[in-house]
Amino acid sequence: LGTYFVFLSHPSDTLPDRYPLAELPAVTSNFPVTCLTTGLVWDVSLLPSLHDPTSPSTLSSSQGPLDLSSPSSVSCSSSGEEDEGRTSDPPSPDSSDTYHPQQTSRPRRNSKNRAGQREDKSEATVPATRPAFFCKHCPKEYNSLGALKMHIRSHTLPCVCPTCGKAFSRPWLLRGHIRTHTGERPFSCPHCNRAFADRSNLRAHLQTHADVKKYQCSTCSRTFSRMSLLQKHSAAGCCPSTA
DNA sequence: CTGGGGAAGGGGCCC
DNA sequence: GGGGCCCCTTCCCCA
Repeated sequence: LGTYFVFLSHPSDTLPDRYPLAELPAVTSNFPVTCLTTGLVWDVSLLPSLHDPTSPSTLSSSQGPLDLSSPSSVSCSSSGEEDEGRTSDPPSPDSSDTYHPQQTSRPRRNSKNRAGQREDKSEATVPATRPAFFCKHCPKEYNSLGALKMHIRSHTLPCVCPTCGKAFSRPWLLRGHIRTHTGERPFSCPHCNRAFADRSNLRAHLQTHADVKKYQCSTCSRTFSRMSLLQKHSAAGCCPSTA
C-alpha cells in the first residue's frame, strides 16, 4: 500500500545510437528510491509533491511571485526589485543579505550522484550540514554560494527574449524559449515523425512508445508514461489507500 | 477522465 | 566561479 512500482524500460532496445539523449538511464537513477532488479519502488512518503503542497519543489513552481508571463514585467534590465542583480550576474557576494557563512564545513557534493538531486531539493537531509547561504528575496537556503547565486538568477531573470521580452534565469532556458518562436525542433522521435523542441519532452514522448511504461499503479497494475498521470490516477480513487 | 504535448523552472555536474 | 548542459518535475492545455 502506498507504493508505486516503477518499471524500467529498456532504452537500448528501442533507441538508436543517434539518439543518445533518449537513453533514459539517468532517469531511473534519479529517483530517491530503492533500485530493484526490474524496477524501482515508490513510496508515497517519498513523493512530497503528492501530499505536501508546501514542499520546495512546489514552491519553486513557475507560478511564483514574479509574473513572467507579462512582457511588461520582464524588462530585466530594469527589474527594480533586484537592483543588485541588474547585470547578468547575481548580486555580489559582499551583500550581507545573502552571504551568511555560518559554517565552514564544506557540504558534500554527492559526486556524480544525480540521484541525489531530488533529495537535496525536496528535503534537508542532514541537519549537520545545514545550508549557510540565504536568499534575500525568498526563504530559500543553500549550502554554497554558487548555488545561491544560481538561485538568485531566478529572481533577477537576466536573460530576456528579444522577440517577446520574456525573461529567464538561464541562457539555455531562453534558447529553449526562442525555439517556440522559431519552431525549431531539434529532438526527433526515432519511432514516429514527431519532433520536439525540448529534450525532456521527447523523453516523455518516448514513453508513449514503450510497451510497459515507467510508472505503474501498485493496485491495478496500470502503467503510465508520466508520474503525473499515475498521481492523477491514484488521486482519482483507484488506490484509495494511497490517495 | 485520460493521455499526451508544450513550455518552463530548478538543482547538480562537468568543463 | 561561471557557463553549458543534463535531467527531472510541474503546470497548463488540448484531443
